[in-house]
Amino acid sequence: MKQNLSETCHLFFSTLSNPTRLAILELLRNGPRNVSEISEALNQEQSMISHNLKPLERCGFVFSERKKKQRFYSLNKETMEQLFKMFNYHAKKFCPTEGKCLTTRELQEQKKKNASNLLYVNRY
Amino acid sequence: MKQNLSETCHLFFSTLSNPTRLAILELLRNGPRNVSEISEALNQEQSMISHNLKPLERCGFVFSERKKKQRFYSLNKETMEQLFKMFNYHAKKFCPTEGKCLTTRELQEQKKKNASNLLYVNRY
DNA sequence: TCTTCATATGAATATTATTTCATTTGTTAG
DNA sequence: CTAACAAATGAAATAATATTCATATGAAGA
Repeated sequence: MKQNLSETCHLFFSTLSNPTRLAILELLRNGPRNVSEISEALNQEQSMISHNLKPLERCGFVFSERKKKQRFYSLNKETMEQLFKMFNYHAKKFCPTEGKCLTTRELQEQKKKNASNLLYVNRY
Repeated sequence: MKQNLSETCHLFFSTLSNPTRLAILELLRNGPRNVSEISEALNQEQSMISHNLKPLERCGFVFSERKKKQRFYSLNKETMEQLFKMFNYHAKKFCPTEGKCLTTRELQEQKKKNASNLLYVNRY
C-alpha cells in the first residue's frame, strides 16, 4: 500500500468535505444532470455549481459529457456508492448513539435543523 | 441508504481532509502512540496534535485509552484500512496518468516536492 | 457570421479552518 | 497535599477555502 497518505489523500477527501459538492453527488445518484439542472435543483448560482463541479471531476468522482450546448455530469458510481456505503456502515457502528458523537448542545441544534444524523457538527 | 449525504457526510470527510490529521492516521497504522510520541514523530506542537486528535476521535477514526499520565491513541483499523484501500483503488483506476488529474504546472510543482502522487494539488 | 443560450473562469470578498501560544485540567508519585 | 509531567482547552492570529458577481468562452441554430 502506498505511503504518505497525508499527502496523497488530501485532495481526495477535501473535495468531499464540502456541503455543496456532497449535495451535487447526492443529486447525481438519481442520474446525470446538466449544470443548469443541478443549479436549479440545489437552488445555487450556476457559477458556484461550475466551480464545485471542477474539483469533483478532477478527482474522478463525476464524469462529464457534452450534449449540444449543455454539459451533463454523471456520478462515478463505482467509487461513490462504495464510499457512501462505507460511511453508513461506519456511522452505524462507531457513532451509534447520540451521546457518543455529539455534545448535548450540538444535538439540540441538530434537532432544530430537523436533521437526524450524527456526524454533521462543527469540528472542535 | 440514508438520504441527505450533503449533511451527514460532511464532518466525516472534512475530518479526513487535513494533512496533519492524515499524518496522524498514517502514523497510527504502526501501532498505538501517546500524544507526545505523535508530537515528536510528526515534529508538531503538542497542542496542535491534541487539537487534531479530537475530531479524529469524535468521528471514530481513532480510539483512545489512558495509561498512567499518558493517553494512547490507536487507529480504527476496520474503517481506515478499508478507506485507504478504496482510495488507492480509485486513484489507480480513475487518475492513472499524470495528465488526467493534474495540469502541467501542478505536476512540475509536485515533482519539485519529490512527491509522486496524483491527487495532492490545489483544488481550483 | 451573428445571436442566443449554456457553461466556465477570474478576482474580490466573505467565510471557515488551522495554527500558535498561554493557560488549565488531570494524573501520578513522593 | 504538592510537585512534576502529560494532555486538553481557549482565544487571537493566520491561512485556506468558498462564494459572489462580472465577464469570457464555447456551441449551435438562424
